[in-house]
Amino acid sequence: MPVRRTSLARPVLEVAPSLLGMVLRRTTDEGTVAVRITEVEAYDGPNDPGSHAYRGQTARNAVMFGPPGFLYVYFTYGMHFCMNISAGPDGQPSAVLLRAGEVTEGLALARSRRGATPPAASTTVKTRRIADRDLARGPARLCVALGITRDANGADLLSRDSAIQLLPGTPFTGSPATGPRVGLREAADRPWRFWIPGEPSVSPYKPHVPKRR
DNA sequence: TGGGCGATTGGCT
DNA sequence: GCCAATCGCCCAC
Repeated sequence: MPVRRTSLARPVLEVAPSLLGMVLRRTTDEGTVAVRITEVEAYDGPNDPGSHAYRGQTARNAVMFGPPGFLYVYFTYGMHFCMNISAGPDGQPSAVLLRAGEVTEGLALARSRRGATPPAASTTVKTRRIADRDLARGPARLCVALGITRDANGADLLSRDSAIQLLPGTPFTGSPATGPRVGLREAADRPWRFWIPGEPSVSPYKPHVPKRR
């Protein structure tokens, strides 16, 4: 039974925890990597000062305003990509940030992608040894493990033809842990982060740090 | 039109 | 724990 678009058209605070335990699977020439989602955050456009959609629609955040089940990929800090799944009914700009997962398929490929020299260390050529739990631990790492870049923005996760698909996986039936979202300046008090308790792949919490000068 | 800053990460002290 | 890397977005000029 595939994931149904109507199940993603509900309010984002319901959709976000329901994604825990689901699987994201991407196949390319290089091979296949699949990740079981262990940590997410909800972003509720018009009511949420922490959301990219808070100040209205732009070219970047357009996918958030469309129908649910599509990939919203954005570029940040000049070097990282993060991925969201659009949620809520068409026209309502909400999305779920995928913050972490457990690699369940394509471990070698994920390891190879993550072991490549990161942009921030481009002056040194190094092969990094990375623990399995860290392969997709954090939103930008998750994108690297799956090979997601801006090209994937707007991809339909529920289409059979899509290179990247959202699959039911093994549903998480327990109670998700909740807490404030990571690294936000605005609306830092809203407990809209959800994760599977005890999962080693869940990223550590970090509060927003104002920039020094 | 320019500049401050971000849903981050990895390396180094 | 501290900090640099690096660039596109967006809003105040």
